[in-house]
Amino acid sequence: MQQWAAERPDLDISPMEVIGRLKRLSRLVEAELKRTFAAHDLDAASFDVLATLKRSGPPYRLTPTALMQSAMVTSGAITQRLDRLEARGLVTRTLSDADGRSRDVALTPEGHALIDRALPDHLATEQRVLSGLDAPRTEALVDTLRTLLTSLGDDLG
Amino acid sequence: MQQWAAERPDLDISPMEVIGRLKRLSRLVEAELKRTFAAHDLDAASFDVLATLKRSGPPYRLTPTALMQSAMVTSGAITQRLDRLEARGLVTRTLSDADGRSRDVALTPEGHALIDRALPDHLATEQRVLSGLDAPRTEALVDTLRTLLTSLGDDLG
DNA sequence: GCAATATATCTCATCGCTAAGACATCTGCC
DNA sequence: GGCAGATGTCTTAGCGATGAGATATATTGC
Repeated sequence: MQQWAAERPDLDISPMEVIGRLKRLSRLVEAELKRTFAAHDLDAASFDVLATLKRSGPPYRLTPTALMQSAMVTSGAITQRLDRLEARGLVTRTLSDADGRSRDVALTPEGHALIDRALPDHLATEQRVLSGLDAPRTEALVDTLRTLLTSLGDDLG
Repeated sequence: MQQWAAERPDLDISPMEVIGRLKRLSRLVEAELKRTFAAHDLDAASFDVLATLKRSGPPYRLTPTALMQSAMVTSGAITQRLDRLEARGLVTRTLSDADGRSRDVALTPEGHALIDRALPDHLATEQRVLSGLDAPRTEALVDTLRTLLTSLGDDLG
C-alpha cells in the first residue's frame, strides 16, 4: 500500500485494502480445506460433487446439469469430475428413463460412506478457520458478505 | 442450508454460511476484475506481474523469486508468466550482475504504459464492486478480514 | 581450496478447467 | 406428423497452474 501511495499518489488505492485481503483470505482458506480433503483422498472438486449429491437427500440422485449449476463450472468440468468419481466407484451414471438426453448421477454405498466420513472433518476445519472471530463479529461478517453478494447480483444473498 | 439441516441434523453447519459466501464472493469479484483486465489485453496473472513491478518503484526491477513470493505461486508459474510477458515486449529478463544464478526482470516502456493505463480502470472496478457498502461497514470488513488473516498466520494481517 | 549444501531459475509431465462444438433427444408450432 | 430450435451431455484443444526434478551458481565449513 505504501509502495502504491509513493508510486501513484494520484490514485485512490483504498479498495485494494478490501479486495486484496478478500482474495488472500479466500486462497488461504482454500488451502486449509484442501488438506482436510486430501486426508480423505479427495480434492475440492470431488468433495463438492459428493456433498451436493448427499445434501440433495433421498434418492441421492441428480443430473449433470444440476451438479454443474451448483458447482458453477462448465459442463465439460462436470463430465470429467464424474469420470473420475465413476472410475473410483463413488458414483454411478445411468440413463434417465424420463429424458433420453439426460443421465442420473447417484451416490454408491462407497460414495455415501466417504462423504459421511469426510463431512464432519470438513466442518471442523471450517470451524477452526473461523475460530479467530467471536459470534457477533461472525454474524456481522455474514451480513456484510450477504450485502456484497446481493449488490453483485447473486441471489444467494 | 435447509437441505443439510434435513440430511445431517447432527452436524453444526453454521461455518458454511461464512465460508460458502466468502468463496462465492471471491469468485464473483475475480470474474468482474477479469473483464477489466481483458479490456486491456491482460489476464489476472499478467496484470499481477506488471503491477508488482510497477509498485516496486524505480528502477522497476525485481527477481523472479520476488515476483513468485508476491504472487504466491510456484517458480514454474512465474517462469511461464515471464515467458509470455517477455514475448509481448512488456518486460525484459537480463542476467543479474550481482548473482549469476539470478535474473533481473524489468518493465519496458510498453509495459509501463500498459500498467499505467490499466491501473485506474482496475481501481474503478474494485470501487464499483464495493459500492454496496458504506464507509463504516467497509472499515469493519477490512478489520474482520485482517483478524482472520492474522489468526491463519498471514502477516499481511 | 574443496566438498557439501543451499539457492535461483528453468523444464517438463500432468492436472483440472474453459470454450467451442458435436451429437442425440426433446418440445412446440405449423 | 414433421421440422426447427432448444436442451443435455460429451469431446477436444488449449491454457495456466502445480510438483518433481534438472542445471547452474553461491555459500559454508573443514
